[in-house]
Amino acid sequence: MNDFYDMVYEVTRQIPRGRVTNYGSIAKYLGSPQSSRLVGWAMNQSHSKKPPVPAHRVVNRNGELSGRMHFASPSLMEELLVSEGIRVEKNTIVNFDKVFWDPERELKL
DNA sequence: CGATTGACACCAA
DNA sequence: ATTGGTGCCAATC
Repeated sequence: MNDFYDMVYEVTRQIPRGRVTNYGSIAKYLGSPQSSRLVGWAMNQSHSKKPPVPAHRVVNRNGELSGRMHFASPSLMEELLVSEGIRVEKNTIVNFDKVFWDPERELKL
């Protein structure tokens, strides 16, 4: 049923540790490249999902931790990312292109 | 049911 | 390079 949402959660869960992705890529991977906002909405509900979704591994296309304020603590997202080996500077992921994980390329469906 | 918002992305000025 | 406006889909008010 919740194809889109479920897929979003699934893809997000598949993100390897130390990697991140952006909403646009996920949306595109789902077949709706313009529905990047839906991914954000899905993430918004992610906290209510059974399997915890590592939403902290999902950032905007700019690599900014745009949704850090939606976490338990605003700094939690950064903490998690840093804890996974990702360098975060000013709420922005450093080496974003290096830690970037593209579902289209990695999952390949 | 209509209007607004939202963890975004892209194009134009 | 920065700022502003538009498009998309679903949910909430």
